[in-house]
Amino acid sequence: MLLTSACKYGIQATIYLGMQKDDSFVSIKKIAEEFTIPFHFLTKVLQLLTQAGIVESTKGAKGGVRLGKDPDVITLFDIIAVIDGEGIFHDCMLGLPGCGLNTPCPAHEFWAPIRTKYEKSARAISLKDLASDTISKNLRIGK
Amino acid sequence: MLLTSACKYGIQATIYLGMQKDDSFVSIKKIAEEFTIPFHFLTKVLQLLTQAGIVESTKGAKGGVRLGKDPDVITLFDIIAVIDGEGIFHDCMLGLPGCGLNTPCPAHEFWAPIRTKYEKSARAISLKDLASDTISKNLRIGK
DNA sequence: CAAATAACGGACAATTTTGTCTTAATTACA
DNA sequence: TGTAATTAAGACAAAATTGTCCGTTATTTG
Repeated sequence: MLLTSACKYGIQATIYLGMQKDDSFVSIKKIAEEFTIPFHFLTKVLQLLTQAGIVESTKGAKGGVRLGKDPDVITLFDIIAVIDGEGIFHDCMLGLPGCGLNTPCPAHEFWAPIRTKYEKSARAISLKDLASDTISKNLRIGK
Repeated sequence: MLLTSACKYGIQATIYLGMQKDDSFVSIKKIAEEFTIPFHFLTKVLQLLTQAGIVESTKGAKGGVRLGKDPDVITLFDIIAVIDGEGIFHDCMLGLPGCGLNTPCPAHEFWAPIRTKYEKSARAISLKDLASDTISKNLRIGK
């Protein structure tokens, strides 16, 4: 599996936040219901993103979460890196430590270009891209 | 994580088998020691590959495993598909069922080309490619 | 100020993956 | 023929991931 469930949930949630018209807070419960994500689990995922500054939150009535930065400057790479770590973008396919140009594993030539394409694309696509596409093309994020 | 540990072990082991000069059987214990893979765990991974015909095995003294087909016709795709399933090559990045050209998710445009490149490359590279590279370039598979 | 709302944080349970151990079945060979 | 070697198979344990529950803290509103 490329991404953990936690990471998939995080991406869904942040795209949804990027789609909001104003900057008011959305409750996590609302997001969880929208995409049928276990509420308390989503809470923990969003806490990670909050700690990283990608998401802002306030407690209490009318509280909730919203993006902590301009959706233009939040990339898919950022979200994945916070939740799953950067490993998927850098690690050896066979898990060998130190695998690289100097001491490659047998799969290095195969995997390195794909991994690089993946990282570059993920760094190039912003939440704004994803969110505006979702609105303009009426895409579904969940369900 | 792209591949499970089971799958990484399976790839290491089959490359090693592809590197053997003759077609005699290699004991699983030998392979496990070579790459520091938990023996009984590797046993189960190789059983999967044996059931799929990618590997052949015999019990008893002088028993062990060897490739069940010409290394030319075994691809990296085959090995990954047997152990981890084909999901990684086909599934939606966000895990949405039915995501595709008709009803794409927001990440589809991003992920589909990478996934396709990954699948095509994996189908194009054989165990012979990997094994002969490992020999000629003196690459390491493990440790 | 009180009550309702909602994120935070910790404990705990379920599930999946990974790893270990034991026994059975099969084969080679002395 | 019997002993050692080796895969097969199942039970079980450990660890990681996923999911649930509950009490605390903070905020809005009446």
